[in-house]
Amino acid sequence: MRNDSRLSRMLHVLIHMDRQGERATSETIAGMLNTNPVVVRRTMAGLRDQGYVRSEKGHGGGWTLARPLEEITLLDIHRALGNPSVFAIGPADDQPDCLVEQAVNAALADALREAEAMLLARFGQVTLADLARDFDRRFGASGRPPLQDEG
Amino acid sequence: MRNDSRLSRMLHVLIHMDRQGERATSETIAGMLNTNPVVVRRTMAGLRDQGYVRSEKGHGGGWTLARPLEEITLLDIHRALGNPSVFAIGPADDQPDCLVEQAVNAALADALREAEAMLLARFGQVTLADLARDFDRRFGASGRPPLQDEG
DNA sequence: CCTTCCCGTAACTTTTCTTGTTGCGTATTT
DNA sequence: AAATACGCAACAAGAAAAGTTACGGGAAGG
Ligand code: FES
Ligand code: FES
Repeated sequence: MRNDSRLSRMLHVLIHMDRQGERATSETIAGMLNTNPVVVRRTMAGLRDQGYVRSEKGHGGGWTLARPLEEITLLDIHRALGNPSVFAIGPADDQPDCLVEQAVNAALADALREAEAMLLARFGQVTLADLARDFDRRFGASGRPPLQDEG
Repeated sequence: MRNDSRLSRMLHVLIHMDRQGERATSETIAGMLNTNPVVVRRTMAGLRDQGYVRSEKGHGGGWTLARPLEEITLLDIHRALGNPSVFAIGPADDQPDCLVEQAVNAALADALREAEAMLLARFGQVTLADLARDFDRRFGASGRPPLQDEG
């Protein structure tokens, strides 16, 4: 089963946008993600609708952050992407007649619900600023000093 | 992204096998799961290799439980199915050069690892016998008395 | 024996979902 | 007016899972 990498990709993009400061076009971003501008617009649409980024049309247009990274959590982005299913495993039938299957579904659903709650709670506690700081740390450790934040 | 329902299906089958006691052919099981005998064999192969079920060839052959439900946990079956990925979300690139992406991956991996550990721990605590008991409870609540276990 | 039943496995087809692509409309800047 | 970008719809391509077909054993029964 294949992974949905949209969350990972959007986080990546947003942090780059913050660090670069400038306007990013869908094409630039697509180049960064090795994908297509239309795919970028499609994915970013959710973030725009939720007010995390703004898009501007026309010459000189592109994407900009609408809020500081400090105010955006991983959970926010997850939600903005439409709350996609977190799990790769699930029931064969959501409303089975078979009572055995119902018992199986109930047990799995319980466990999955609990794990999802924990995961999303954690997502809610991590801001993109946290990730940006971790990037700075890695950047420093890699030899050269960070671009910004050299407080 | 589509769900992998193999775990759910296998649990379903195993409990039915226990409750019915008789040998079940791949064709019977396939009928139960609305699928194909070859798919059943394919999926059950893992369980057989791990010693949870036995298969017998030839006339009168089929599948039988190799161990009592009490000794099989959800985690056992999950593992027997090859430890499939639990999550539908994941990184775009496992070994990215970009340090931002590395930071993103690290954060996500941490959270996912934790959630997976919790989920699998829970899977490890639930036996198929627990599910069978829940089935009995539901069966009782549905009107008629349970087939067995009316202790 | 030899027929029937049943699993084991490989190869192939179908289905389904995601992603990628093209095309055109519209807004904005120069 | 020309150039640049997003918005969106429609379609194509790709990949992964499931389903199917086919054939090769092995075991039981007559
Ligand atoms: S499938 Fe027939 S009862 Fe569970
Ligand atoms: S994509 Fe993150 S550095 Fe180029």
